[in-house]
Amino acid sequence: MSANKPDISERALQLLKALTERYIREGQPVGSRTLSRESGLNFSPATIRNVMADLEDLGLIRSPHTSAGRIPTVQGYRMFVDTLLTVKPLDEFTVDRMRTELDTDHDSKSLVTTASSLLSGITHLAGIVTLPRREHASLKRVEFLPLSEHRVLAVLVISDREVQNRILNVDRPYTASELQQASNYLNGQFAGRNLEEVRRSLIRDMKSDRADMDRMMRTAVEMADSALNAAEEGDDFVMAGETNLMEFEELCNPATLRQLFEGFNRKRDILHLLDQCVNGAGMQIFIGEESGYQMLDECSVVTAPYSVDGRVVGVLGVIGPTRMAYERIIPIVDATARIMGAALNPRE
Amino acid sequence: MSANKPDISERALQLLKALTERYIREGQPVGSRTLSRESGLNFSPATIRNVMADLEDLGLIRSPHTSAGRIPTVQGYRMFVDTLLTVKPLDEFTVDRMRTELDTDHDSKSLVTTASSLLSGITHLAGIVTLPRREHASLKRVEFLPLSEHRVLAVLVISDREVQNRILNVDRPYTASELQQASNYLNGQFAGRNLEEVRRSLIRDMKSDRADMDRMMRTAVEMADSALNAAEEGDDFVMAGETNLMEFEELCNPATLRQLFEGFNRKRDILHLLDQCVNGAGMQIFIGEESGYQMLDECSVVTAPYSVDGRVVGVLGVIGPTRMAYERIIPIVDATARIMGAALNPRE
DNA sequence: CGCTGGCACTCCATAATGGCGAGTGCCAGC
DNA sequence: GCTGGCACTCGCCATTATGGAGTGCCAGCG
Repeated sequence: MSANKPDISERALQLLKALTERYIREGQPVGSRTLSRESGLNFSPATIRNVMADLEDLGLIRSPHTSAGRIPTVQGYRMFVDTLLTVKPLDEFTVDRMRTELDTDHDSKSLVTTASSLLSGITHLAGIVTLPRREHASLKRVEFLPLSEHRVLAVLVISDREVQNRILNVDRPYTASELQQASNYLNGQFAGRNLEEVRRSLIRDMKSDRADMDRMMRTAVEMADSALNAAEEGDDFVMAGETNLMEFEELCNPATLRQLFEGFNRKRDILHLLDQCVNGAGMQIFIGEESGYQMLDECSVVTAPYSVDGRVVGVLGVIGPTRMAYERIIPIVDATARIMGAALNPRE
Repeated sequence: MSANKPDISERALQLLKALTERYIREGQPVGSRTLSRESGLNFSPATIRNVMADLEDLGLIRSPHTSAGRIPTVQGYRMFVDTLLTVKPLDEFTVDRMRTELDTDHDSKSLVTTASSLLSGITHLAGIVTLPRREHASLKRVEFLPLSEHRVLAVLVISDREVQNRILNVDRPYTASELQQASNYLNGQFAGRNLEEVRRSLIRDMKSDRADMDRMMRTAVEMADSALNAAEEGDDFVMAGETNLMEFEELCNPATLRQLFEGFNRKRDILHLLDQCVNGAGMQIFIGEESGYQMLDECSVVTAPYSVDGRVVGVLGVIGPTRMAYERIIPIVDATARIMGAALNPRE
């Protein structure tokens, strides 16, 4: 909000940092005595108490009740994350492990699943990864196969690891050679161009009543259009390790758990949240209520977009309790996003 | 175990029935006074107490502690389900709803997903449906498309709603016409035969060193073999409505929930259990520990196989607390299995 | 002989109680 | 401006009391 940074002393920030770290580690409200021992600064508990009172006035920490220690508020975590955090560099071993797991021959669905499990496995939180957007992927080829009187199979070849099927309902039977002609025409026109471009061209073609379009071409265009528009596979993101969240005292009560898991199943809210991260610049962190979804009130979400050819195509991240080890989690999410992007890039 | 049916009086069975029904409805241990009011039989609480003592000796009911009412044991539920249960006929409205939802144009994966949601939606429990086995499905056609130097796409057409892709890694480039020849050969040989037969034939062909097999045929056979053997999609069953289980008092504690959900994610145990039901004759019910999996100690599982052409191809069912409304759940699972089978059968 | 009412007993649940222990706020003194 | 001291506040925990529900057993009745 306002630039209240000058109002707050260096010492107070040090204490906020120490307090937050301790609370993240132990999960118990932190008292002045503890902090006096652990802060590094050499002050008596009484002094610490004065500073803590200031921090409380600023809304950075609060006590769950009179005469318990203090815990960070959302604003406290925010300040901690934004200005006090010293991220741990990620050890090479883990990076290697991720790279090998993600770099082995995958279609994008299984890549996403693996990434999600990796994230949850390494962080012990819940991992989420959106499926990569396809609009900018290029279409290598289209093939049509007759299935039955009123059905045609469209095969969209996007890369040598990525193929999609669409079953089209058509109004009359088509012969194999008709379909062959259609796909030849389309491949000639569109092969190598990206899906979004193709879609736009198709719409243009369908609107224009060009004289030079024979019946076959028209058929081809219409088929391609319905093939491209056929709904993408339903799940827009993949989640793993939800059960990890049950390990945390603060989330582990029936009411919270239920709210959380029902939200996960609904998918809608999570999807909304993730969508916001596609556009945001780089890594994004939502702490507690910041996300704006009640189900995530006690959680933090750390996300990073991943890109192919410098273009953001998806988002991945983790969900955990607000009291998560940000300094460890952040580099993991960051690295995963980079490796994910690399794994999606065409080889050779 | 033993035929202790004769040892137990008609009256005792009536009481067991009334007690179980009441307990399923209310979730509280049932006392003699309540039962005397509700059993229908006109006996004083004292008499009821005597009978209850007998039932307890037989291991059919137990009291959670001295001076609480009684609740059914697993054996009690078993007897209830096997011999005392009066199933409620399913209302036509629900059946219609299921039929319309399942009968609309689906590939088998989405059919399974829908069935699972339906089950969980109607029962308010967790629904599970295995993917239908394919061995006996017939192969309509195979097509190969070159993708890149070392990759070939195999398209297996199983029906006009069911198509599968396999990406094959091959050791040398193949031309489109080579692949065309291969698929022509295979289609001539195998089209219309079922997958298991095809697989067996292929193995036979590969072993025999028949003189009349030219290089092309050999290639075709090898490709088809690897296409058929490529791992089926990972998930062998689809689950829905897990969160419904959080509604139940008796399951809704962190430890139990965690065990349960981790088990669901692991999939292995559930899969094992469901496999047993494929062979079992018709509907099967596992009550509490009967399933043999600790995670399900407090749950019951009601399953029914579903079939195509009189051949069992999958299993579906629900998981809920032991204290579930069997008389309502059983016909639902049963009906779903029948409708599922119908929906999978080829139309027209 | 089987059913019943009566009675003592057991045990859970709930609330009330009081003593820690941890931590605070404030103040006076250095 | 920092510190020690002190009174105070609360949550936590174990203890205790109370009420209610339900049982087991027994003696009596039809």
